[in-house]
Amino acid sequence: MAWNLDGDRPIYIQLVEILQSKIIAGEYKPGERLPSVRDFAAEAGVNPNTMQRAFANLEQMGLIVTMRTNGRTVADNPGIISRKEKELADVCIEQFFTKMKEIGYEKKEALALAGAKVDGGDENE
Amino acid sequence: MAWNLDGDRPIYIQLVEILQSKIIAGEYKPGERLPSVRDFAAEAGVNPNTMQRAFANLEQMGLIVTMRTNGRTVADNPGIISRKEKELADVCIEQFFTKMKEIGYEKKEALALAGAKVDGGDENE
DNA sequence: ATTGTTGTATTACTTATTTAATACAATATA
DNA sequence: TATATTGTATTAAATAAGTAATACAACAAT
Repeated sequence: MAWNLDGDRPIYIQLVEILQSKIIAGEYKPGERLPSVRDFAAEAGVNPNTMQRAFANLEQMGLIVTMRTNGRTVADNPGIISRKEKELADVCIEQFFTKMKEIGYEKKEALALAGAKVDGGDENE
Repeated sequence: MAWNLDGDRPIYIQLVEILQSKIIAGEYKPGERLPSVRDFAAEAGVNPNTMQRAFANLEQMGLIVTMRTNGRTVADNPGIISRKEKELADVCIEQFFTKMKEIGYEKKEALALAGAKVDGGDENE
């Protein structure tokens, strides 16, 4: 696994992003047990506490579940994953509109501008 | 002027946002001279260095121009303002697509989701 | 030339964030 | 029951970020 961590941003944030992507992408399936904090930390070359912090974030998101002394699993309800996916997207969209509004564009204009980037480029990206 | 600063985020960031909005909105016209760092700082109730930092950001964006010992003006080319506006929007849009892709949505899907938020709500916001 | 006003640089202080070391607690498992 | 493995809590150290105090430099205005 490529733990491609850069020094620009907090490690635990990067870990959250990486793990989140893997879970959403299905690399770790719903219900599947995850390696232990220590193992994962060793593999990624980070302090166990840092990995723990990342896991805590993912758990708070509802993507993974903790079984006290028996490790963690990906949330076993497939629905929760896609629900989380939508939720994250929602936040993302709201932030987009908020920022665009600050710059001076209303939602419709923001959409139009974003749309122009798709029509002009490769349509399936 | 309402310098509505909250304690949640860095002051200089908030100053940048406020000033940026005012410039883009035309409250400060292209070419118009701005109050001095010290005056602005006093008015906003912040340290001059903090205001200076905000100005430095705006200058780096190209929105304002410095005349060493003679104060600052809004960039006097009206085009540069709207160009900057578009540039900021561009960055915003790219970030949006990037984040949505991380979550698992391609551009088209991202657009569709964002669009749903407009059609469903008030169309002119 | 002198003075006042401008932006700027330097430095230090404070605060928040991030990371790490270590010890603890619970339980599966042998 | 003993042990190893799990997640967790506590604490401290290190680092980074933000703010402020102060001194400096350049030039316009008088």
